[in-house]
Amino acid sequence: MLEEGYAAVTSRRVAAKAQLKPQLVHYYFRTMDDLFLAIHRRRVEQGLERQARALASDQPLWALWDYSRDPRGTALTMEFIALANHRKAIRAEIAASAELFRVEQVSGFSRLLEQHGMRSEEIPPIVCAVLLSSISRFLGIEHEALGMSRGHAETVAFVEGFIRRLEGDRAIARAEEPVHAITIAD
Amino acid sequence: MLEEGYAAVTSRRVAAKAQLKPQLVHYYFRTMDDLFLAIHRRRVEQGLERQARALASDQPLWALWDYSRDPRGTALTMEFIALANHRKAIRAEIAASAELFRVEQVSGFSRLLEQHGMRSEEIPPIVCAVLLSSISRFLGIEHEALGMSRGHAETVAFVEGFIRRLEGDRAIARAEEPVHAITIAD
DNA sequence: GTCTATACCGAGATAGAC
DNA sequence: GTCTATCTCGGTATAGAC
Repeated sequence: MLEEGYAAVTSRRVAAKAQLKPQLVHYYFRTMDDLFLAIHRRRVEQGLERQARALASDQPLWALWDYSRDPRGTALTMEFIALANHRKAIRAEIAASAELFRVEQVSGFSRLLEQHGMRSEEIPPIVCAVLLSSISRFLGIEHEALGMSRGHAETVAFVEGFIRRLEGDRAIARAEEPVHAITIAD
Repeated sequence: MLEEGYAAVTSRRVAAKAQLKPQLVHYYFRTMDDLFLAIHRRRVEQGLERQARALASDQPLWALWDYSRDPRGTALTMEFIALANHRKAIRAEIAASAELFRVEQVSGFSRLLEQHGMRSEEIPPIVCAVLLSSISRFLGIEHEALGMSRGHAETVAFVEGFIRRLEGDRAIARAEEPVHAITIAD
């Protein structure tokens, strides 16, 4: 999915990676869409968990910002959005999970901005959530898909200046969680 | 491309739309990548022209914002970015044109922000350019690919409040240019 | 659960006649 | 410039044996 796009993920190639026959992919998942949905559900579960941990950490803004910018996440997420765009059978479920992430973020931001004494008429929490997602996703797309980074450093500095005013300097280094291989057992 | 993604654009289907034989697609463009590049070049040409007109208009910020948010543009642009992501032969050219749009925007913003008496240490022009692109693209993706719009109205209002402080109310309605059919003559 | 076999479709691309 | 014909490849999916 990452290297050639979801359309390049075929039962034959999946089977080859797993050193099995293509027919087994259909045995386990029936259709390719079922396979994509299975992967997506696993990602959503892990992602919501990780986002909740970020929001509950000592520096929620820093943690959420770093998590949103994680290149391993953004690239695959964009691929699933592309998938949703073109396969209407899958679209509803992907959209629903995206809403879920946003709702969780908004309730997190509401709490946070209140703690820092910001009036919600000034910057509503939901606007914060949308802005954070927009910027992190877009920089990720440009960088990973096009290898382009003009203005990225300046924009990151701008956003981080804002976070720093609320939470001070980043206390811990950006987390690097290992990417584990996907197996049928998952 | 819009309905099923670039991967669904095949010589056979293109030919069928044009009521011709698939082999003629190869006659005119040799490979499918050549066809995609031809379409892309035409879009870049028209897009740069339109962006220049926006920047030269009476309300450049409003015009650029409206142009960037045009749903007809964003959806296809995302498809080309996905294409660039997965076809390294095409990637360089798409990235180069994206840089071109950004560079033009930055020089526009530099002029504009100066006119409105904003210090560039506060919000550098290049950050404005990246933010504008990020927000408009991201809202477009969510809306068109997922049919999702939670927080969009609030975010649009937030951005437009910023523009309004500089340029006052939007003087003209958002432009709606007709989409013309693509023919071989193009 | 894994295999062989197979049906069926559609892709990109080229050769060569007209 | 458009056609017919054709090559080669790879895709989804199912049936049925073991």
